[in-house]
Amino acid sequence: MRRSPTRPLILKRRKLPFHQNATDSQPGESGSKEPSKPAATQSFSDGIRIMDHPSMSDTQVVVIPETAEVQSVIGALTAKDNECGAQGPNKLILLSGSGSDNKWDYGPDSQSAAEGAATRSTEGHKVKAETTSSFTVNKDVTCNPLDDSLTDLHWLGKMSTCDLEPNSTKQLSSKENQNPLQTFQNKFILLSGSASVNKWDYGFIPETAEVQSVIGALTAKDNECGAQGPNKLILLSGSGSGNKWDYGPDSQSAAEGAATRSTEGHKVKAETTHSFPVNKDVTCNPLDDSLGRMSTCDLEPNSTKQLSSKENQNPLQTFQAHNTHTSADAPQQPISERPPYSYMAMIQFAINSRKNRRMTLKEIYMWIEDNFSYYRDVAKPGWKNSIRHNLSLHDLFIRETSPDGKMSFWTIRHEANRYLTLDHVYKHQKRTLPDARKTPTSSAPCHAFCLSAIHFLLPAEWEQFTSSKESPHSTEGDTK
Amino acid sequence: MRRSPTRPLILKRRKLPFHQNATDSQPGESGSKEPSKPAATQSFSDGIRIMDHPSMSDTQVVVIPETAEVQSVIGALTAKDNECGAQGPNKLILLSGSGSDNKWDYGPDSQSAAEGAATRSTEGHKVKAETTSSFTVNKDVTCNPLDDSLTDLHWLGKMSTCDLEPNSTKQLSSKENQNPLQTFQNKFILLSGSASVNKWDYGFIPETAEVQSVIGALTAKDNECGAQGPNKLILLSGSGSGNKWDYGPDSQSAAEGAATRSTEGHKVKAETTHSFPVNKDVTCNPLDDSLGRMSTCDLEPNSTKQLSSKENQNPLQTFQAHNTHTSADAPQQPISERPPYSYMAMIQFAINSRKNRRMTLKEIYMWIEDNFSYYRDVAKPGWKNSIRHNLSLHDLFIRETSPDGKMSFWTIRHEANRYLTLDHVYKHQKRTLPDARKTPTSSAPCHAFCLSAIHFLLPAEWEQFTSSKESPHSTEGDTK
DNA sequence: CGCCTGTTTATAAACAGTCAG
DNA sequence: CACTGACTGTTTATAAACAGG
Ligand SMILES: [Mg+2]
Ligand SMILES: [Mg+2]
Repeated sequence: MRRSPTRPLILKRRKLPFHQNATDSQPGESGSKEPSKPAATQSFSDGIRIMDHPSMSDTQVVVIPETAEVQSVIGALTAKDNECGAQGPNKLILLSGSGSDNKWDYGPDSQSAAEGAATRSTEGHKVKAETTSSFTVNKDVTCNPLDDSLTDLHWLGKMSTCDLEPNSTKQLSSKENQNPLQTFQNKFILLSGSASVNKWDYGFIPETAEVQSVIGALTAKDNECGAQGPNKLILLSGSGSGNKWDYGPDSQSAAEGAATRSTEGHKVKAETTHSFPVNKDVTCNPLDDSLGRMSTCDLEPNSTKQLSSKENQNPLQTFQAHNTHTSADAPQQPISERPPYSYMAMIQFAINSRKNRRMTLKEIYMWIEDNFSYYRDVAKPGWKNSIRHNLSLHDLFIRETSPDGKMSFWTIRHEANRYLTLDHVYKHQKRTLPDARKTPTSSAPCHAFCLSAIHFLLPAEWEQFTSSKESPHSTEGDTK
Repeated sequence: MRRSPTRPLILKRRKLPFHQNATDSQPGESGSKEPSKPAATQSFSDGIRIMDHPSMSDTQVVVIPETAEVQSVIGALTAKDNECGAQGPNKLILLSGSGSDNKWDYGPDSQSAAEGAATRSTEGHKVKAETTSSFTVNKDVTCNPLDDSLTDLHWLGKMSTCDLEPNSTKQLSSKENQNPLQTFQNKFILLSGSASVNKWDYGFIPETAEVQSVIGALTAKDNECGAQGPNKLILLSGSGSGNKWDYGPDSQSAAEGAATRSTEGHKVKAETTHSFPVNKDVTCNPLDDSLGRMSTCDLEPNSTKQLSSKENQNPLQTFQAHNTHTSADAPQQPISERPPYSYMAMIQFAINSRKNRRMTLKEIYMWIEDNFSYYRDVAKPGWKNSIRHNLSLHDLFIRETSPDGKMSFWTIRHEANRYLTLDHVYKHQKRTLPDARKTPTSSAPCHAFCLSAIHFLLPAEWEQFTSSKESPHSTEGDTK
């Protein structure tokens, strides 16, 4: 609550302020139109294809190969928008993957209840709710180069130091501590689309989003991003008309019958995710010198109560109450600062580091302590309580019992597993950091990777996206 | 955390200390046996029937009518146990309801992966995991009669005052505050069965439970309970091999394919719940005079921070820090003490009080404030945050949007709704409280009602169980 | 009895979107 | 019309109660 860098940086949500300029520049009745082409498939540049939905009327599917550039997507959507013009509503589903070999069929089962919604709007054709294409970009921060410590995980600590509120004893009144993050978060710029398009980073295009808005968002993002090294734009689909994400394509097949009273309440699988190159460009104020600052403002030196339940004492850590004049005196600690990952993400890192994708609780503890010294050295023992809480709470994590019934392992629901490991993150991080500065020239495509997307990439996409080579972190599946 | 009567009393879990005496008294190879009777249906007293499971081999279903007495259940199970004797494993599913008209079919879909488990045990026949029959009894506390204030909800406050830790400034080190509850909780005695039978109040008989244990638990409970007024024993089924409850029979139909590696991970619906009369008897130390004590130990009078986010101030309430010598000086407040219901339960009360079973957030707030003055007068504004949190968190609650898209309502997932209203609770409470004292003579059946069971009763059973008359609390479904 | 594992509830907070003033 | 703040909704973090082994 009042302690620690509450939420991992990477999961902070925010909006980009670019909405208007792009969204309004293409009012939708300007360019060339070849109005009637009701054939099965239209092809666009970069292999983008638009075809009729196999079962839903008034709906088409935009298949976007992984190699497509943002401009091509913009082009295809623009053309489609022009074609449809003002002929009333039409729905588009953005599909990702390598096109035809993406076998996650969004068949006629899970969205049969969502039709009636598009009738009420006449101001354009809609992007179907199921394809909440949030596009997330990992900006290459132009902080003074993080020198040599890139080969291990120290950058994690350094990167996540921006929300430690160097100003002294917390008066964070739930409003004051948002701006200070702004600049640092460029490290993980989260493009959410135009004002009406999206919700936030994970990606969510509501049912009412217009194609123009999507086009505008993509255009703005493309312009905004320069040519600074590789970047990758990830279009994510997620929860449909609801605003919640569900991890994995199931758990809704039994919900049809209840849809009579409303079109709400059915969740849509993350079947339409997409990632493709885009330009980028950031100028984050350099990380200056206050990096060594620890996140120790939560140790409440000597309170009146000292509850004893064993998971409530801090490990070492007695250097907490000398603040009120800190903020730059940087007592370079062994950098073990809180990593920017949620517990859920870390548990996935841990479990997926094993070949057999299962781990005991104790092993999860150990993996996390081994890979993030923060939890070994700094964190209060309550973090283990939180790990257990997360394991229980999220249906993503399933407990299995060994055949002899003696041991129990934690696994990840197979349909929901994106096989994320720390190496993926790390690899992309290394790939992103080393090179150039700025010069927003908007030309060469670049690739970014947004950690916020980790829960929502499909296995196939993960393979494509992370097919570089083997992961050195992947330890052996030794069952203790 | 360190504040408030943390968990509602009613949800406290504890075990009864009666295991051995009953469980050991029937070692399972004593009585008369008519070993072979493989016919389709066996009938026992009180209409209890035992029949073969339609699809699962080596499995039988015990159908228990609502009117059955515990003794009859014990008799049937004992006979069954004797019949099967030492012939190795056999599985019993306890089914509740009025027998045939309980249409919640536990068909061959959801438990197909649970067979292999019973093979490893040879020490008797098993009670199938799906029928976690927890039996819960609401003891009629023999506190000095609660005089005249029974006609409204004041008893709620009075009953729930036992965990307010009258001893001064909290040194509850996660161990100290369990015993003081013991006596008060007799108000909601939660019989969980023998040591090996159960898990806790909600009811959970693990797959490894033996029939003898169930018999023992029932026998002990029957003996323990005297003839004190109406009581009702509720057999609940719940989560199968997992230990989690899921609200409503669905959301697992897609989990079959993953069962190859283990038999875990599938949840079993609460299809087999049962309630039937049982004897009872309690002698709770009278509620004496310290009832007026408020639960205000959490107000932290004047801390260093006063975070401003609007939901963080207390309403009135300045009478908190005069403790350290309280515990009996009872400054009779307007009794608005924290009701013993979880947020989830209260939200269900609220929503189900409407005919159309839907409410806006604001209406939920209002309903709760109207029915529990604690939340209007005492609770910190953060309770509204908690309400929202619960609405979002639990899949039980579904948000719907009105046809015009202007308003959004919260509803309860139909398959999961047990249609609980505060009247049900209240009615049963009134029925339980008024009459006699003790005299544990163990004769006449009585009826108890366990509030812990509220999430796990099926609609049909709720109707039977609560079919007395209309509920005065059921306000009109005026959509604001 | 104390530790470890697991489930559930409570509470605070961050932050997004919407809407009314 | 832009800004602001209240309200609504989703998600994460943390502490705790309590059960069983
Ligand atoms: Mg889980
Ligand atoms: Mg919900």
